[in-house]
Amino acid sequence: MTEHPKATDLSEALRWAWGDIDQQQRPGPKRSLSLEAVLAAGVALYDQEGVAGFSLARLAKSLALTTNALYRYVESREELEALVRDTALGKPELAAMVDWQDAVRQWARELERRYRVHSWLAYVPVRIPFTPNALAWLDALLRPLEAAGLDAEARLAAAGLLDDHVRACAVAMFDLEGSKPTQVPDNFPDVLQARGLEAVSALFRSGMYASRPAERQTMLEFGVENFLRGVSTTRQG
Amino acid sequence: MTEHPKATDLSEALRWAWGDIDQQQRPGPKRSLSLEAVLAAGVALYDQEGVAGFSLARLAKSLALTTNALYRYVESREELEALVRDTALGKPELAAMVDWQDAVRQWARELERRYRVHSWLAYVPVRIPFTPNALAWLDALLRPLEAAGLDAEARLAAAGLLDDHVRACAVAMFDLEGSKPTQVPDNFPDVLQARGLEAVSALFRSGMYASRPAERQTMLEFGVENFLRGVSTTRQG
DNA sequence: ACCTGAACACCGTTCAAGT
DNA sequence: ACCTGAACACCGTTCAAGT
Repeated sequence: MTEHPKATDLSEALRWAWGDIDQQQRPGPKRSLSLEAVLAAGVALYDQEGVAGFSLARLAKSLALTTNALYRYVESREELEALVRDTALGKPELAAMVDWQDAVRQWARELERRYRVHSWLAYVPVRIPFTPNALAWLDALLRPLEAAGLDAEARLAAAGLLDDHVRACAVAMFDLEGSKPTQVPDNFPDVLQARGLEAVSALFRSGMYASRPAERQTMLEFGVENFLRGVSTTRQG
Repeated sequence: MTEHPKATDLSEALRWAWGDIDQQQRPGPKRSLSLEAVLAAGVALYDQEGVAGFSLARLAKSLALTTNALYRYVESREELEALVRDTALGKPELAAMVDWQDAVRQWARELERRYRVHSWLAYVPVRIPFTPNALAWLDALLRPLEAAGLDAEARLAAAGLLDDHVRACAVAMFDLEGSKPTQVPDNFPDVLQARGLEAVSALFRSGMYASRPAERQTMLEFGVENFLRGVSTTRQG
């Protein structure tokens, strides 16, 4: 007669993430650190070093541990990264909305804000989510989509679509901020045009590939509003 | 009076990719391999080993070279990967369409087909494209979007949206195919429900997270059709 | 200017101690 | 059962030869 069903088949770290483990009453000698502290340090390291600068060795060093000691807290780098990611993402904190369209707008805007706080989050390869906060975000999106009248299949597709779009907009924004202009030769538009790529040539010529992070906001908005328009339109086929 | 403007500021490998270099007339001793052969071997290695199994060492071995010899062909692993990716992507081969909506549908379907041929392609982190084939795909999408009457800003946003969606659908498809059922405990829906995540709980319970690759097709279709509906609807605000 | 061999500064992971 | 130290099998990259 436990109040919560426990996820017994998961690793210890994942069970902790789901709130199934009381860290106080673990057998054996006390850990020098809590799993929470390890994950917080992981977030901090990612924040400092970006996605390329993260490693178990550096994380261990920042915690005054040896690298292999991390394996007392976590089963693999992969598991640790999933939990660090989930920690950085955090719980969704969304106001209740009467209009499902506003709920979707808020969801997208708020998620994008998280990406701005931890930009490396947008760069880690997408996986199907199995961690608590990631699933809480998915849950928070599925609800308004249900209210919109989408069936289960469509809800899942739409959630994927929106989630990807927010991340992709974040990546585009960061990429454009960080790209040195030297990455592309001055005459690149000419090169493109001579090879028949008129549309991208015009794009480069317009400077839209240059860094204008403020206007990226319109990119996110375009996708969300276009999505909402599409759903609102009653289907014919 | 050259027929093509050359992209002079790019590395040698990139200039080759843009067709600016005649491999025959290079100074110095002859290479034992062509850059083309190196890239083809790179694609083959990715096809065999997936995104995690690729390394310069293995690539070199498959070419009967030492690892460091690769640096005669390419400036870094990053550059090599960009070119291998571009090679696997290939030129878009799309039939001319009178209807811009059909052109977009064809573009998405054909791109998804490429991902199915080289599934690892969907997993490499997204970057702003600068290579010939990647930009040719972008060009092929921008044209129908222009015909749809979207302005430059909206075209770029829409192109990003569609490109991301195709990739995300491919990833979801592959992930669901490959996920062992043991990754999630049997009582996971109960665990989710007990924590208030009713919507995702229902999702897991419905088995929609289980592998049904055939139905993934509907996910891609949902996004594309919803996009088209959204664009077709004249805006009010 | 190609390719090799050796070296460098890293990786993630495992295993046998010590406490 | 925690943590260390040592080792393993890898990484990408650089540099000094040899041809």
